[in-house]
Amino acid sequence: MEIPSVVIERLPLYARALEALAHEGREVVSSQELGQRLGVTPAQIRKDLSYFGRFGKQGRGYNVQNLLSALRQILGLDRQWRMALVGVGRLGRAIVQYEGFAPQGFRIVHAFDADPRIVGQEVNGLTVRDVSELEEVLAREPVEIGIVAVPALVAQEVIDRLVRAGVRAILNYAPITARVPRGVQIRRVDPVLALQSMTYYLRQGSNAQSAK
Amino acid sequence: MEIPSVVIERLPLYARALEALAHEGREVVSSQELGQRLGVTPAQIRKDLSYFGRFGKQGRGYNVQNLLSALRQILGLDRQWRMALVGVGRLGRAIVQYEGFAPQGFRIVHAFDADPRIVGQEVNGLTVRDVSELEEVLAREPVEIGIVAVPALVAQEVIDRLVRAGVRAILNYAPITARVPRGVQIRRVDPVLALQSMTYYLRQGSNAQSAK
DNA sequence: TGGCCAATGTTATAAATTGCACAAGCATTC
DNA sequence: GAATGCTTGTGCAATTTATAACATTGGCCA
Repeated sequence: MEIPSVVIERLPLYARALEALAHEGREVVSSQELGQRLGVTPAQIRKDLSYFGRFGKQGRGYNVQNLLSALRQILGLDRQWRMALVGVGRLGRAIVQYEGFAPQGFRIVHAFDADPRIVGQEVNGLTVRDVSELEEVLAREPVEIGIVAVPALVAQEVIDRLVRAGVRAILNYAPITARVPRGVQIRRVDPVLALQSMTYYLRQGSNAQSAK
Repeated sequence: MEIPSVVIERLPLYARALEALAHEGREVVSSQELGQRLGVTPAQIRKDLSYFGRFGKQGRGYNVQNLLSALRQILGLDRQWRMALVGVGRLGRAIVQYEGFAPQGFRIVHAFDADPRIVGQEVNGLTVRDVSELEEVLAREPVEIGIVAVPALVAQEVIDRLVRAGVRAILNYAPITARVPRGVQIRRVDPVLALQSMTYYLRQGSNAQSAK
């Protein structure tokens, strides 16, 4: 069965909320309460989960730990993922130092840059390599995920190279809409786009609400 | 007329592609070509634009400059926007120094933190203030947009305060699903969620494609 | 042990979104 | 100045996504 990508994209949200609940020591949660926390209807949660099986108990709800484990397994979060960063400028450095990846099992194991002044530097225990070595290094020590933090003008090229080197998932921080072959995942991280869609609703006399 | 938020969220993409075209010296572009660049069907582009007026010429396409100006005005990008950052830790510092905001008219004018070791520091020409002064400062020098880069545990509280202080748009870097009143815009910037939805498709034997 | 309550899983319905297809219109060429 | 080719704007159909409703089932309590 083909599961809609909108559904897949909501699952990490559910997982995160369950983590919080587990932290609070909660054993059971209903779709009602989970939905309230996430701003999602209970029906949607039940529908989403039903794509993967039956995790709840009528009259009670979901066991927090059970459902969390199930979601982790579904999403592949029950393992470590290796990542290669390309572009170690200001943004790239911030990405390397971001504390949010490791606790979730995402580890940056390679860092590449084209600037000879940056190549060789040590960043957070990682030695920056020349981007010309990308293919070679990934052949020797493969990664599952690529992170792109290079200038817009070279981003597509870098993405192409990552894909040719076997990377099947890319997190793109560059402000472009990159094209990737079918079967390769790509996600954009772009605060400016987010801002630019919000300003629409802020315009004087906009009157727009979009509580959707 | 109520314009779907999915449409609004695509407009900045169009604007960005048009900027690139303008840079290349292109005068005219068809929905066909624009769509190709963005991985969107030409019909969708035409439909989206038709919510706002008639910008093209049959047989020719769209004048790049004209359409870009129109989109800028629709989105409110033809002015400056002031932003207040809350949370000047590692992530917050990276946000202050991010070079992508200013060229698009987004300027951080206040920075707040709760840590006395950080308060008073100068970051990129901005003096970090104590978060307790948030309301006071925003009353004197208002901003349109708030940026939240605080730990998850206090994020909702900070967001509530920003909203009460009159901020109607929030860019949230904290890993929570925050609730805001109707009429307040909020966008999440969360690389981990992006990663966690990609791993689903990477799982061994997943066979999933999602070219969608 | 039987009945009641609560929340699931699922089917049906509604809403939103996308894509198709084509008439209409502009520009260019002959 | 008519014909041709190309691309827009838009009504309609198809698809996707979300919501509602409800029969079903597990747990609990008397």
